[in-house]
Amino acid sequence: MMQESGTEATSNGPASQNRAASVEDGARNARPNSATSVDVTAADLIHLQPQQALQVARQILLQQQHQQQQQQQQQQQQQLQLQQGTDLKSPKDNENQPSLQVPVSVAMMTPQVITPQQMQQILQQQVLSPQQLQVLLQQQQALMLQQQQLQEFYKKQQEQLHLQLLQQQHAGKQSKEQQQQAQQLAFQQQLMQVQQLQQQHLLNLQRQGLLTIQPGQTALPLHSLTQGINPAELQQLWKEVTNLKEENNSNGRRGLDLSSPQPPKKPLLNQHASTNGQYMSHSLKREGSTLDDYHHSHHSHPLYGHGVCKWPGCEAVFEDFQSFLKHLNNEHALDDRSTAQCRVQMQVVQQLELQLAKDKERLQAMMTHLHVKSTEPKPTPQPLNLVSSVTLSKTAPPEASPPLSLPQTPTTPTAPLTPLSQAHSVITPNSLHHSVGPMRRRYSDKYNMPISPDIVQNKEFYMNAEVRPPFTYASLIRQGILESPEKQLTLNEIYNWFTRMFAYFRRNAATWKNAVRHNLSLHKCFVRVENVKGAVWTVDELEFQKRRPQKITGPALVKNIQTSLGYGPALSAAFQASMAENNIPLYTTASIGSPTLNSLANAIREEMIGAMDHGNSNGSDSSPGRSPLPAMHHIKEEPLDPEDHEGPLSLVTTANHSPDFDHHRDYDDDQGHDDML
DNA sequence: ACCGAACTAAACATCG
DNA sequence: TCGATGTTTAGTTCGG
Repeated sequence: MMQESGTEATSNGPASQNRAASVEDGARNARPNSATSVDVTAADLIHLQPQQALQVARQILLQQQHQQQQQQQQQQQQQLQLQQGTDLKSPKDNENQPSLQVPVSVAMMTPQVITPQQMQQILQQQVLSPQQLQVLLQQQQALMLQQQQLQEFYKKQQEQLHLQLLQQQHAGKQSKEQQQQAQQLAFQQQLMQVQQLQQQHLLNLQRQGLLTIQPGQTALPLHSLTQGINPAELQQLWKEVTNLKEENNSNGRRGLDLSSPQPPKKPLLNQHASTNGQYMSHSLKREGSTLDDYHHSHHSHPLYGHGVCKWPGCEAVFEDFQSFLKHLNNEHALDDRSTAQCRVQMQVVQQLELQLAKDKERLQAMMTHLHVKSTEPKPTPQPLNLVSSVTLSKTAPPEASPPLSLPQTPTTPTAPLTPLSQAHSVITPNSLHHSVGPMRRRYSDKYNMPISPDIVQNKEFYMNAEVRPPFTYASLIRQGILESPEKQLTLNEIYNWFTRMFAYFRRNAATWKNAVRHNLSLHKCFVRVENVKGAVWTVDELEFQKRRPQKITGPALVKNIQTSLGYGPALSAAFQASMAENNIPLYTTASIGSPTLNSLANAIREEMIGAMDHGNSNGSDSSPGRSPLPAMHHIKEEPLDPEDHEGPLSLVTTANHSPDFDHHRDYDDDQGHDDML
């Protein structure tokens, strides 16, 4: 009777309202609470898009560079001043330092702004594929290094400045005011320059669509820089600054930090490039002599999208690919500037990667701490994007994983995947563990994405972690049925599948089993087929797809697609691929309206529509009666595992997917009789 | 605020 | 009679 005897579920007895309550509390870890917390987190995480994080990182990098540049100039000016007039620094001059330092220090700090939450968001936004994550990691490291270097440099600068000031002080005091003014002017110039450069870069970023302007962040530094300078001064200074800037630009390295100690890791990057095709590879393309080849072979160049040159800061428009190539070779030839830009790009990514790694670690630690026994962090990360049906295959006999996401196109909305799921799917299994907490029941059901991939990929996670799967019952049931060799299961088998696949369902049997039955009866997509041995349940895919028809209108669709990214890895992968093809860098905030995205959406839409039509054709939506099922004689004998013996397995089975799936049966046992009601 | 979808609970029916 | 299986209804929650 009660498999769950062990657990609190025991309370199943003759259900009574009380029972329900108790079950909820005990068994489910106060689901409401946990669920809530999780939700919040997930929701929060969503705010920042990966792209945004990248943007931020990029911005930061630029700031660092500017900073460096500024520092260099500062040094120069200091020297100049020293040379020009022995007079200079008066005690009060020191006061200026702070003002100068402020911006600098601010800039220095910025890097940390990205961290935890944003990175987590990135993590959660399953948009990132393993490869991408790798790339990010590497780049993050590079960025970190650079940051350190900058800091050192900054320190040195400060020291020097200090020394100079001290010397000057001793040198003698003269017209303090004049000195002050001179000093101020000098500093202001520097500030202006920095500011201008920042603005310029920001503009560039904006042009590229890389930056969505985050008032808070950009505005702040800029603002602080401008403070204290009156318009008149600005005007005048501007010119000077401009000149300076140009000089710098001509020098190339100045702003771009070619001297960066971190030589580009071509090998690594190339690796990625090879792995991930075009994504991220653009930064290298330049350096590779194979550029042209690349172009020709793949007409879609990462640096060329929708008639626009995607080179950072460049927005040239071209009619055809050839002209673009020319432009690329001419304007973005292998020179210091281009190289520097490449490095910048790489560093940005590396920085992000580093950050990502850190946060991942943290997350893992957190998860480990919270889940401990049950979910041991599995050291072996799996490529989620692969949609490894392999995993599942173990469970399900031959056919194993059903047509993963394929059939069920996103169009149909039934399977709600919560944000959490997103996280899971995209991130490595490890990370999955992290996302603990019972998910909200149906977060975004709307976008009924194929859950299969998610389930498959995170199978282990769900199997071991008592986390409520972010899918609707209907989706889960469907999945279970589709996974079966004959695409049909008896109710009990469905139960077994649930308990086997999800640790979460090893509790509160009464509740979820009731829900399962309810769903089976309620949804037309589940067809009951009389079998010799009884009745089995099958899935009417068309009906399933029909559920919650979505409008395929442009924006909505796009939105869905975007959302879907988080959901089905398969789709996600496809989407990413599309992005790559369309040369849509992930970090380009895909504003729904953007042409690029739309084009992409169209691409995907076609696929989706295909499926949709499928469903629509059916057109018997309204038919109240259940589908015509009965007759099917597929009669599947139900060779299935009749095991129901009970066996209170510890939920905590650390064992990741042990090679033998049969073990899972243990769970089956439980359910076998469970306590339903 | 409203609506639809999903979830939960539970009553009730049927069958072996 | 009992438990499993199905069906149905009602209330709640949540997101659009």
